[in-house]
Amino acid sequence: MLTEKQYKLLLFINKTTKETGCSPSFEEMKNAIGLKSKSGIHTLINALEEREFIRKLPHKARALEVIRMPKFKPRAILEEEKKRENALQHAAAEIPFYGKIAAGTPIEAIADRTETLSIPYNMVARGQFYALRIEGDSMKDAGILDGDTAVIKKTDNAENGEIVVALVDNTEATLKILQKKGSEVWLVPCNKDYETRKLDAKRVKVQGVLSSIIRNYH
Amino acid sequence: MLTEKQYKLLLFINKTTKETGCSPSFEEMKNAIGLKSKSGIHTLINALEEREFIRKLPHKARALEVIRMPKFKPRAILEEEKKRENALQHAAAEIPFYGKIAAGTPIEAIADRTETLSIPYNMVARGQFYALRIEGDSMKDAGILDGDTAVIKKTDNAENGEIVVALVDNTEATLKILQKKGSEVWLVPCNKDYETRKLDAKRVKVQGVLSSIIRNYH
DNA sequence: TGATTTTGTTCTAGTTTAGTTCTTTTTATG
DNA sequence: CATAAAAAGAACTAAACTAGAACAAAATCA
Repeated sequence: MLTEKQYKLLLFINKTTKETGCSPSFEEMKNAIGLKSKSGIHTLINALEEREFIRKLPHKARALEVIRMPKFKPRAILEEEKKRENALQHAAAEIPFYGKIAAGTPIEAIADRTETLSIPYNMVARGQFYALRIEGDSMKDAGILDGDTAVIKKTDNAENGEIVVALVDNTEATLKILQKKGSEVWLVPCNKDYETRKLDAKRVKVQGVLSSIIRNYH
Repeated sequence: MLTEKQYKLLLFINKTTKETGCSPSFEEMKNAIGLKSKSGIHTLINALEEREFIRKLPHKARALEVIRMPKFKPRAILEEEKKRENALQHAAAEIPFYGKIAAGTPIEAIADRTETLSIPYNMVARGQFYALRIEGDSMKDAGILDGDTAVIKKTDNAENGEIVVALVDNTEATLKILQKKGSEVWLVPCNKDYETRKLDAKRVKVQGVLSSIIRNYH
């Protein structure tokens, strides 16, 4: 009946005309289908017209009309839908996005934010997680850069050498390497321009350990 | 179907005829649509007549008739569809995992591997993607460490300054910053212990640009 | 009826947007 | 490796939109 591209285009035309009342332009269709040239749309449109799924006024702009919709989907579309449904099955886990981590705000204070981040299940394993945006470059040498997203596993105890979210004096949250030294806790940065902070253990609460780093380049 | 202006005008004609029982004048339509001249309305009316949305008596005043209106989807259905799309947004996409990137193997050579990595849809946007494991520390100062997973967008051209997967002499694949200099291509590492490689452009093929970095701590 | 106003039509003209056609390149396939 | 189909790209043509003015037909009303 229809090829995959023809079907996709027909779907798009039908959707936009019913939503907006206007036909899409060749440019818009081109982008929707993922082609880089309008001429491809032209042949698709001709094919759809020949098969009497749409009608059009030649040489007129935005003058398409959907006559009917196919009863069957092309095989390629069916397969894609299956894949997507599959993807929904092991869909990404949604974890709360608590905001930026920087000197200043404890995490609980911003814990009521509703934003979430979706990450793959296999990345979060078991346990409770949340996400933070990294601000500053104090962990630069550990490959953790300003703007990165940190996935944190909620826990209140951590081993020496782990990268943790540490809350100091209930007011200031920071991401550093943890080193317990007797009654002291050292928060070690990964940037020679910053100094290790040596604090009384009572002043420091661990709020989680670093589980993953995600960075997007546009 | 219709262009935006045609549709707006049709809506206005339909509304006022139903409310007042008589069609609007060109002057009224002109003001409603926001034009400064009646002639525009005239052409719009002709277009609507040609597309069989209205009928008119020529040279008669206020003698328009709406024959039909474009069909719409009920709002409830639109909302339902949006929800579904949203859900798919958050679903994980499966992309092929091509193996390690290090001196030696071109990507095609290991392209038949069946392993996949699932990452959130919103991370891959459009286009084709694949994943590579980083080996070595030549990009250390860009926060890309040994063992990281790189999500790569397939493309064969990239801009200066982008981090790309470059295939040299069809034998060696590497992740570096791209700098085109006339007939040369420079592959710039992000580690002062490594040197920039300056190669004849013919020897270098771009196989993708870096889209995301994912790092997991045990 | 004739004068006046309202309304619709036509033309010109410039700018922007959109559709068509043709050639070349890429991709898939036997 | 040849072939055909699909896609990209560029060049071209036409339509859409905007505006202004002049004009003609219809509607209104004294």
